[in-house]
Amino acid sequence: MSSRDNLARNLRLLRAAKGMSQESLAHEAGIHRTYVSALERREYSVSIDRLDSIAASLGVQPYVLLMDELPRGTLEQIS
Amino acid sequence: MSSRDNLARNLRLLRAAKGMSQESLAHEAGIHRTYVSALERREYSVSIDRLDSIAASLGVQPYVLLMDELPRGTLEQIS
DNA sequence: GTGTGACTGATAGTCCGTC
DNA sequence: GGACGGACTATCAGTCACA
Repeated sequence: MSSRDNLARNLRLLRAAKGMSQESLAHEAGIHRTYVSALERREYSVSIDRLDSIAASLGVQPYVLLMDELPRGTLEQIS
Repeated sequence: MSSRDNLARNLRLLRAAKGMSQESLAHEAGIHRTYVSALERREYSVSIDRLDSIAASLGVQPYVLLMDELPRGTLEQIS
Protein backbone atom coordinates (compact mmCIF):
# COMPACT_ATOMS: atom_id res chain seq x y z
CA MET A 1 0.00 0.00 0.00
CA SER A 2 1.43 3.35 -1.01
CA SER A 3 0.86 6.58 0.90
CA ARG A 4 -1.03 7.80 -2.13
CA ASP A 5 -3.52 4.96 -1.78
CA ASN A 6 -3.87 5.44 1.97
CA LEU A 7 -4.43 9.16 1.57
CA ALA A 8 -7.15 8.65 -1.05
CA ARG A 9 -9.04 6.20 1.16
CA ASN A 10 -8.64 8.13 4.42
CA LEU A 11 -9.63 11.39 2.77
CA ARG A 12 -12.92 9.86 1.62
CA LEU A 13 -13.57 8.22 5.00
CA LEU A 14 -12.83 11.30 7.08
CA ARG A 15 -14.63 13.67 4.76
CA ALA A 16 -17.72 11.45 4.89
CA ALA A 17 -17.48 11.23 8.70
CA LYS A 18 -17.53 15.04 8.84
CA GLY A 19 -20.34 15.22 6.32
CA MET A 20 -18.34 17.56 4.11
CA SER A 21 -18.41 17.81 0.32
CA GLN A 22 -15.18 17.92 -1.70
CA GLU A 23 -16.10 21.52 -2.33
CA SER A 24 -16.43 22.58 1.31
CA LEU A 25 -13.28 20.71 2.33
CA ALA A 26 -11.36 22.39 -0.48
CA HIS A 27 -12.64 25.78 0.61
CA GLU A 28 -11.65 25.26 4.25
CA ALA A 29 -8.22 23.89 3.35
CA GLY A 30 -7.58 26.75 0.93
CA ILE A 31 -7.12 24.50 -2.08
CA HIS A 32 -9.10 23.92 -5.24
CA ARG A 33 -12.19 21.74 -5.48
CA THR A 34 -10.96 19.68 -8.43
CA TYR A 35 -7.68 19.08 -6.65
CA VAL A 36 -9.45 17.33 -3.76
CA SER A 37 -11.20 15.25 -6.40
CA ALA A 38 -7.84 14.38 -7.98
CA LEU A 39 -6.32 13.35 -4.63
CA GLU A 40 -9.24 11.02 -3.90
CA ARG A 41 -8.59 9.42 -7.29
CA ARG A 42 -4.82 9.02 -6.50
CA GLU A 43 -3.94 11.34 -9.35
CA TYR A 44 -1.27 13.28 -7.48
CA SER A 45 1.50 12.78 -4.98
CA VAL A 46 0.58 15.57 -2.59
CA SER A 47 3.30 17.54 -0.80
CA ILE A 48 3.38 17.51 3.00
CA ASP A 49 2.64 21.25 3.19
CA ARG A 50 -0.76 20.61 1.55
CA LEU A 51 -1.18 17.57 3.75
CA ASP A 52 -0.94 19.87 6.79
CA SER A 53 -3.72 22.19 5.62
CA ILE A 54 -6.00 19.32 4.60
CA ALA A 55 -5.45 17.55 7.93
CA ALA A 56 -6.24 20.75 9.84
CA SER A 57 -9.57 21.10 8.00
CA LEU A 58 -10.46 17.52 8.88
CA GLY A 59 -9.40 17.89 12.51
CA VAL A 60 -6.73 15.17 12.51
CA GLN A 61 -2.93 15.02 12.66
CA PRO A 62 -1.28 15.05 9.20
CA TYR A 63 0.37 11.64 9.63
CA VAL A 64 -3.03 10.01 10.31
CA LEU A 65 -3.97 10.56 6.64
CA LEU A 66 -1.13 8.25 5.55
CA MET A 67 -1.85 5.31 7.88
CA ASP A 68 -2.94 1.88 6.65
CA GLU A 69 -5.75 1.90 9.20
CA LEU A 70 -7.19 4.86 11.03
CA PRO A 71 -6.56 4.75 14.80
CA ARG A 72 -9.53 3.29 16.71
CA GLY A 73 -12.16 5.93 17.39
CA THR A 74 -10.95 8.43 14.83
CA LEU A 75 -14.16 8.51 12.79
CA GLU A 76 -16.34 8.65 15.90
CA GLN A 77 -14.43 11.50 17.51
CA ILE A 78 -14.46 13.67 14.45
CA SER A 79 -17.89 15.14 15.28
CA MET B 1 4.90 21.93 14.50
CA SER B 2 4.63 21.48 10.73
CA SER B 3 5.15 18.18 8.96
CA ARG B 4 8.20 19.73 7.33
CA ASP B 5 9.79 20.30 10.74
CA ASN B 6 8.91 16.82 11.97
CA LEU B 7 10.34 15.24 8.84
CA ALA B 8 13.62 17.13 9.13
CA ARG B 9 14.10 16.04 12.74
CA ASN B 10 13.00 12.43 12.29
CA LEU B 11 15.13 12.04 9.18
CA ARG B 12 18.23 13.07 11.12
CA LEU B 13 17.36 10.85 14.09
CA LEU B 14 16.59 7.74 12.07
CA ARG B 15 19.50 8.19 9.68
CA ALA B 16 21.86 8.53 12.66
CA ALA B 17 20.31 5.44 14.30
CA LYS B 18 21.07 3.48 11.13
CA GLY B 19 24.55 4.95 10.87
CA MET B 20 23.90 6.10 7.30
CA SER B 21 25.29 9.16 5.53
CA GLN B 22 23.01 11.51 3.57
CA GLU B 23 24.68 10.14 0.47
CA SER B 24 24.03 6.45 1.19
CA LEU B 25 20.43 7.15 2.19
CA ALA B 26 19.93 9.13 -1.02
CA HIS B 27 21.39 6.30 -3.07
CA GLU B 28 19.19 3.64 -1.44
CA ALA B 29 16.06 5.75 -1.74
CA GLY B 30 16.78 6.60 -5.37
CA ILE B 31 16.85 10.34 -4.81
CA HIS B 32 19.57 12.95 -5.07
CA ARG B 33 22.26 13.53 -2.45
CA THR B 34 21.70 17.28 -2.15
CA TYR B 35 17.96 16.73 -1.82
CA VAL B 36 18.36 14.76 1.41
CA SER B 37 20.48 17.61 2.71
CA ALA B 38 17.78 20.11 1.73
CA LEU B 39 15.02 18.10 3.44
CA GLU B 40 16.99 17.99 6.71
CA ARG B 41 17.26 21.77 6.47
CA ARG B 42 13.45 22.13 5.91
CA GLU B 43 14.09 23.58 2.49
CA TYR B 44 11.42 21.59 0.68
CA SER B 45 7.95 20.21 1.21
CA VAL B 46 8.53 16.60 0.09
CA SER B 47 5.83 14.76 -1.87
CA ILE B 48 4.39 11.57 -0.39
CA ASP B 49 5.78 9.42 -3.21
CA ARG B 50 9.33 10.37 -2.15
CA LEU B 51 8.32 9.93 1.47
CA ASP B 52 7.52 6.29 0.68
CA SER B 53 10.94 5.55 -0.81
CA ILE B 54 12.79 7.35 1.99
CA ALA B 55 10.78 5.50 4.65
CA ALA B 56 11.49 2.16 2.97
CA SER B 57 15.25 2.88 3.03
CA LEU B 58 15.05 3.69 6.74
CA GLY B 59 12.92 0.64 7.55
CA VAL B 60 9.92 2.54 8.94
CA GLN B 61 6.35 3.28 7.85
CA PRO B 62 6.02 6.54 5.86
CA TYR B 63 3.66 8.17 8.36
CA VAL B 64 6.21 7.70 11.17
CA LEU B 65 8.43 10.33 9.52
CA LEU B 66 5.73 12.98 10.09
CA MET B 67 5.00 12.29 13.77
CA ASP B 68 5.73 14.78 16.56
CA GLU B 69 7.46 12.04 18.51
CA LEU B 70 8.74 8.71 17.24
CA PRO B 71 6.86 5.70 18.67
CA ARG B 72 8.63 4.18 21.69
CA GLY B 73 11.36 1.77 20.63
CA THR B 74 11.63 2.98 17.02
CA LEU B 75 15.28 3.98 17.19
CA GLU B 76 16.26 0.81 19.07
CA GLN B 77 14.52 -1.55 16.66
CA ILE B 78 16.04 -0.01 13.59
CA SER B 79 19.15 -2.17 13.80
C1' DG C 1 -21.72 17.25 -5.97
C1' DT C 2 -18.18 14.84 -8.58
C1' DG C 3 -15.04 13.31 -12.61
C1' DT C 4 -12.20 14.66 -16.27
C1' DG C 5 -9.22 17.02 -19.95
C1' DA C 6 -6.54 20.87 -21.01
C1' DC C 7 -3.75 24.44 -20.01
C1' DT C 8 -0.57 27.26 -17.17
C1' DG C 9 2.27 28.92 -12.97
C1' DA C 10 4.63 27.24 -8.87
C1' DT C 11 7.58 24.24 -6.66
C1' DA C 12 9.60 19.60 -6.04
C1' DG C 13 13.67 17.39 -7.34
C1' DT C 14 18.33 16.90 -10.26
C1' DC C 15 22.92 17.89 -11.33
C1' DC C 16 26.79 20.76 -11.53
C1' DG C 17 29.99 22.89 -8.40
C1' DT C 18 32.55 25.25 -4.05
C1' DC C 19 33.53 25.67 0.80
C1' DG D 1 30.46 13.92 5.40
C1' DG D 2 27.60 17.94 5.10
C1' DA D 3 25.90 23.00 3.87
C1' DC D 4 24.84 25.77 0.25
C1' DG D 5 24.34 28.04 -4.57
C1' DG D 6 22.84 28.33 -9.60
C1' DA D 7 20.61 26.46 -13.45
C1' DC D 8 17.94 23.24 -15.07
C1' DT D 9 13.69 19.58 -15.75
C1' DA D 10 9.71 17.00 -13.94
C1' DT D 11 5.84 17.12 -11.44
C1' DC D 12 2.63 19.28 -8.39
C1' DA D 13 -1.02 22.34 -8.00
C1' DG D 14 -4.53 26.19 -9.56
C1' DT D 15 -8.20 27.33 -12.60
C1' DC D 16 -11.36 26.73 -16.27
C1' DA D 17 -15.01 24.38 -19.11
C1' DC D 18 -18.09 20.65 -19.63
C1' DA D 19 -20.36 16.32 -18.71
